[in-house]
Amino acid sequence: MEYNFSEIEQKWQKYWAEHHTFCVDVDAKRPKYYVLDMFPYPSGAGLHVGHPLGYIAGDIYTRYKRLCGFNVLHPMGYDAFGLPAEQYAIQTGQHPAVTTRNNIARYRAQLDKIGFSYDWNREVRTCDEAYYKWTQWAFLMMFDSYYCYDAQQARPIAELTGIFETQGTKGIHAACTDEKLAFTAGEWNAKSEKEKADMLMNYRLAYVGEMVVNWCAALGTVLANDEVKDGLSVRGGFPVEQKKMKQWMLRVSAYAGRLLAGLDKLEWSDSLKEMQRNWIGRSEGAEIRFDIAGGTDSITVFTTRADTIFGVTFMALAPESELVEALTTAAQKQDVENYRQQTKKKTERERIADRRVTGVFTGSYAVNPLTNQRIPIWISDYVLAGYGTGAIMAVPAHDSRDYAFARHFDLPIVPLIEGCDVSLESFDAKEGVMTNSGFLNGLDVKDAIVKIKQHIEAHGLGRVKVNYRLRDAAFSRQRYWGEPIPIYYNDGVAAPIPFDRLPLLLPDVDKFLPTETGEPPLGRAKNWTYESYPIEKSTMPGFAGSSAYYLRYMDPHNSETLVGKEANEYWRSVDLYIGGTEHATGHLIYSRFWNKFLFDYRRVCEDEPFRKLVNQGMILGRSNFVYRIKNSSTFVSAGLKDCYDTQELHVDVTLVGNDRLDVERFKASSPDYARAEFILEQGEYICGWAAEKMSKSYFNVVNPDAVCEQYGADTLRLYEMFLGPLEQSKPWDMNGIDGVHRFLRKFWRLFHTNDAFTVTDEAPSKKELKALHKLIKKVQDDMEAFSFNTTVSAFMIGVNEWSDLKCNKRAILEPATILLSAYAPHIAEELWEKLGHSQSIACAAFPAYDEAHTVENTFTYPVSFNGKVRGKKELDLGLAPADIEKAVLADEQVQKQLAGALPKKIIIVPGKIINIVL
RNA sequence: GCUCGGGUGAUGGAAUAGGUAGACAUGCAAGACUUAAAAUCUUGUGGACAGUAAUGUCCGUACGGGUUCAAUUCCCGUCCCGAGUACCA
Repeated sequence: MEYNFSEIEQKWQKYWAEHHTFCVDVDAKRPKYYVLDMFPYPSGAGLHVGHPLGYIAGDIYTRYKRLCGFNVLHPMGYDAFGLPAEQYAIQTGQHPAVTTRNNIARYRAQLDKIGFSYDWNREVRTCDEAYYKWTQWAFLMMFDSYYCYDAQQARPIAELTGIFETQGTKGIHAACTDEKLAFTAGEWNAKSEKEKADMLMNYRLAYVGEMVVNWCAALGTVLANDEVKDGLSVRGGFPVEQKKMKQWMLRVSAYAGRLLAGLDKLEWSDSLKEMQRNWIGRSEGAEIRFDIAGGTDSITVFTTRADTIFGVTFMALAPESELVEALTTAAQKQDVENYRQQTKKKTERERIADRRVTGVFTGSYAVNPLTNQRIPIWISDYVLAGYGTGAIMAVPAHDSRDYAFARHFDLPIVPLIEGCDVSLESFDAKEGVMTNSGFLNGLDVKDAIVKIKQHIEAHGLGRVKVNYRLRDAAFSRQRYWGEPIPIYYNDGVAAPIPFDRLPLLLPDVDKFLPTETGEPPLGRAKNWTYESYPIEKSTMPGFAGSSAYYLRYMDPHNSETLVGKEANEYWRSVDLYIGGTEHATGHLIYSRFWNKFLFDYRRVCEDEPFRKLVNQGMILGRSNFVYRIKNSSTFVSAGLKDCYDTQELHVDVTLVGNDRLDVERFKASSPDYARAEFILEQGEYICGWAAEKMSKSYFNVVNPDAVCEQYGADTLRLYEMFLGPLEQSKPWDMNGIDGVHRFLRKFWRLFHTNDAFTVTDEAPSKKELKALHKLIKKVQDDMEAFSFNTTVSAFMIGVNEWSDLKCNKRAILEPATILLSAYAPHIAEELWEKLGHSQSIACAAFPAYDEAHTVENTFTYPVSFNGKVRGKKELDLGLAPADIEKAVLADEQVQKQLAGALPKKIIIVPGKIINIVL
């Protein structure tokens, strides 16, 4: 009986589906475990072998946990709203809903072939109305909330209006767009409804704000910071410019402190946590007010180096700063206006590329609050409007950017640290002893920072402040294929569509393009109104739908709420989340924010959504090359290519096996190659190779379906794990897959003699048991450490051993099959059935590890001299060190090495080594 | 620039509370079975030197130092590769 993987795999995939083997329910009697894969965006290209890497690891861990007695939630779904489907729709006219449905069907077929143990009853699609109802619901909750810094949580906005009516803004510590906003109860009560609504927008967690945002003209939409990289849109790579626009925003920045603090409790990789920390970007400093010379205005700056205030030689404002107009003198007006126009025109990419120092003097002066010195106020685009206060105090001696500016415009540079040399560059380090600094002189920098902060607060010159780099997220997209924003406008005032009218369905449109008047595509919808009021025309961004999907999986069919209390309190949060690092500053920030918001209202019972997170590395394509002699149709094998003047060409990897080119198929693959000739090495054409991103244009895409067909899903699963550590990026290389496949066949053969299934009930030998228990321990330890690749090696060692011993004993093979079932479930199910079990192996229990079968009473000690091993000595493990020493010194070999000399010292580490120091 | 990872045979990679470096697999070479192929199995495989041989000696985990009886592992410095971030005051 041969190992017929395709028959076996089809049989068991069908069985699992028919028996709902992996469907789970709340079960208070069993401990729960929640394993989640980052759900895919169903693109038109389908899955390649890189995609399932993390899914396979997650599935193995799921199956392992299940064997250990856990009730494991392991769902899958689709992040189905998004740009590519819409771009495709624009080109072809086909509705994105249709393409998305087709793509999902293809993904599902591909996933099913790999034998994942998902509970498909819980599938979610973000574009389903029953799902996006809850995305809209959460948005409206945010619209109806503000963030209270005293309570450190979101609160209903009604609470805030109540306070305004009795005490105005006095005593309120709330996250607000405009921090200077202040009014009395009287002023509030005198406002019109519209004015009140405008005022509240400054506090809402989902709000409309006029902000400098990333505008991508080519995509016709605004993008969030994480959707832009190097000044280009992540999707499509189009240029992005900074533009002040009215947009829906989420006040993510209000949660910056909690998002940062929460990281400490999470079991995430250090690098990922570090990425989030950098992105949140906490910095401690002070806000200091500088009065304008001869005026009533003032400039507030943020600085982390308040200690350098005696060295301020100029001020700089962002060109977009609102203060600029008031501070520009008549004489400078033209220059300033030109400069502002000039910076406005630059795209983000140009701004990054152009590092020249630019700026212009406003004509005004500020007064240094400590020295009363007059200092000129400049504007420059190296000051960012969006960070801090959009204004800085410049200390050229101790900040490299200020230094460059001062040098360029010939402004004074005053050093403040004893003995520092600022003739060529600034001294940025926070160390040394202060000088030229009034009452700070003689203090160490660290102490000076503390002292000056006290001084500033005591004299009312400003305040101590913590600043975050994390910005609010732009939440509207001028696109079609997304969740409609459930807001209507009554005389220009934004109002929520009532909860009981959700979901607000995505309407049909005749075209997926902006309207002639430049409105978003929803402007084309007929009757896009609520009770005859116009509805918001932009839709939500991609991250909206993915921010709470892990909660919906807990209770996917609940029509009353996002997730029911019972389900949420049982499943709580994701215990293991597996996905790529590319979501570090996007999805993983937004869903933590979203979850914390829901937690504030006790809609969920956990503050953090993902307890442990593992990043799988990217699988790169392994491209193959052929070398054509220039201006000919002769191809040279890789080893000889340097002897000729050749041109390197990508060759389709499906025509290559083990880097050997199938010459005949190569010739048949294209008319261009039909008459190709070859210069071979030892009768073969060897191809060159390189690791590159998997892409159609490199002919290096490997489809998992093809691998399943040739080797089977079990081999694919094992091989993807065997390739290397999960977290590491690595090229997909088929060269080693035969070894893994061979292992499975070897395992199969353990159960068969002469083509017949023969397993005996004979008692196992000591050796056989030892191999088994070593394997049990190894699998257990590796699973907890997420070391999947070494587990596969351990299986191979075990099977090799039993194979050598011709072991076909039930007492060994049955537990071994259970161990393997997490990795290669199909073959395990088949053998399990043959062993006489009627239930799926998924219901079996993880074999118990018994140390008694692996311990030895003797140990072979390596004997080393000065650390260099020169021999071995087998000794009783129970021996006392003194006896070991005696036995070692009596050894003939050791005597020979010593040659009569006396050892200085003998070091004995029980169970490890004996070292003799000469 | 800053932050975080990482450099081990021909290749993917094992081994770190410091203790026989190179597990496992691929590739390669030789052999067995076979009319032949596939499949399967066995053996060898870091480098240098010595020896007919069994074997032995030395070197070897990017490079240079250090700590230690003992370093791939810990510390300091240098180089290289990867990821993230970038006028964040």
